[in-house]
Amino acid sequence: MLNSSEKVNLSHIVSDRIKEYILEKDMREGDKLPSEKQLIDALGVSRTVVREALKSMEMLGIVKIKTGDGIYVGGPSLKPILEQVSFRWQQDERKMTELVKTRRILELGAVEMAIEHYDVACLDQMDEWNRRMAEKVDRGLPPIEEDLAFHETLFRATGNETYLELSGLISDFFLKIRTQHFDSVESSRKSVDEHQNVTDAIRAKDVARAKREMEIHLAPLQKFI
Amino acid sequence: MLNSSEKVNLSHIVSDRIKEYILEKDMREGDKLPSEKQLIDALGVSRTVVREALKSMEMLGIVKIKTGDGIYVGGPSLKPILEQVSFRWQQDERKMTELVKTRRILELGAVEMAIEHYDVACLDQMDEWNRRMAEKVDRGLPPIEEDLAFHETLFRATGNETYLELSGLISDFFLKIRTQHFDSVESSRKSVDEHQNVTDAIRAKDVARAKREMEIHLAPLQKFI
DNA sequence: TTGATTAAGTGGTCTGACCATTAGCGAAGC
DNA sequence: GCTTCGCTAATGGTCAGACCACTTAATCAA
Repeated sequence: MLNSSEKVNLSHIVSDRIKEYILEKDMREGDKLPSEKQLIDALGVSRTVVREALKSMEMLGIVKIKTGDGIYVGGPSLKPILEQVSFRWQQDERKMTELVKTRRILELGAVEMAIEHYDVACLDQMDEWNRRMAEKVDRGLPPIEEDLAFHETLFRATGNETYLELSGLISDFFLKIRTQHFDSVESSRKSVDEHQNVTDAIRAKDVARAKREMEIHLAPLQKFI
Repeated sequence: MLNSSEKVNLSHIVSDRIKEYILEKDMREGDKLPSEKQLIDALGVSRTVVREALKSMEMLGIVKIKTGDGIYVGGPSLKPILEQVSFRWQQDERKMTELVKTRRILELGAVEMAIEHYDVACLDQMDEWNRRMAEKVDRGLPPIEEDLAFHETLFRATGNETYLELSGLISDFFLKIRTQHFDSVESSRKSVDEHQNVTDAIRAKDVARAKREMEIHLAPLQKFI
């Protein structure tokens, strides 16, 4: 029945068995799985097979392997998948337009969700990053890391881990553009002010205004390409 | 501290090297990669390491291993990965909530971009899928594939390949949920009508109305969890 | 009590062997 | 000439055992 048609690797079978095990035991992130040795004995296969299955699951983020310690259940994460998506984006300048538009949607969505979730700590941190950004601008330096951190914190302010992962991936691609964007002190100062406007609007829980401010902030990026 | 060597195992390094190789050679789906033996000699590591790297990449769909034949570059489809990873998301309430909210943002953004891009062919195709959906509902069947296709076509209508990939990823996850959502004929019919309203609004280039209709369409999903 | 040492357990890597499957090719048959 | 069969070499699949590196915790010494 099951064993007749599908020609499957033992690794796949073992991988499925381990996944079933996680579900059956209702294990959560950080819970410890049986050791390699125990899995070998329990499943009756060679170490090779067990290891290949575990390595695969590790790449997918399903489990986390700690040398000399053991095997633990991983958290629910989009990261492994997203890494595969971006795997083919390498140095593809043509995709920039698409990425800019995608980022716009995500940033505007983040503003909306941030107001809904309203995490004061994150908002304070956004202010902090913006303060450091202004500081760096005053010293005539390009505030790349601070700008990145500001936006990442905004995504974190949504309280949505999945959204954070998704958006973070897109944002990272704009590192190169940022370098050129912050070439002049004026545009850098403008960015700082725009950030302030966005956070103010979020604090006021004014969705429409916050989105408008974010649109203004992102407008130069649209033209850039 | 950033560069403080992340202790990486050889499998990961080898995996990255192979990915680089694929990018450098600009290999496409179906192209043949060097055999295990060749990779072992070229990279100077043991067969164990190479195999673990390849097995992982196979699970991720990056490569396709054919016994007795060789190793081939895999396709860009993310579905196999999603199936591997998402098995635990369904029982993670928080993750579900995050996914639903993320999807809402993406669908609303898609509506906006679709109006901006305005691809008549795609709009016609959306109508076609909706027609088939209505047909299936009349026969008392759950129109899962048609619903999925409708939304995928909407994402395609944005003319944004990147957006299509990201959104499709999130959307696909709701397949199983759809099964339960279409349990009653009434809710299915309602979905068909809502689809129609969305496409009508897009055709009229009425962004506000189109978003409103999409909100209505997605509302039941929010409550579902 | 505290600190260093040690031992046991665990994952990381390597080696060599053998089995199973496949593609390619040449020989046999039509 | 063409097809078909069967062989062979190449390749991936699985196994066993060994040794190394790292972590943890028990042990011992100050």
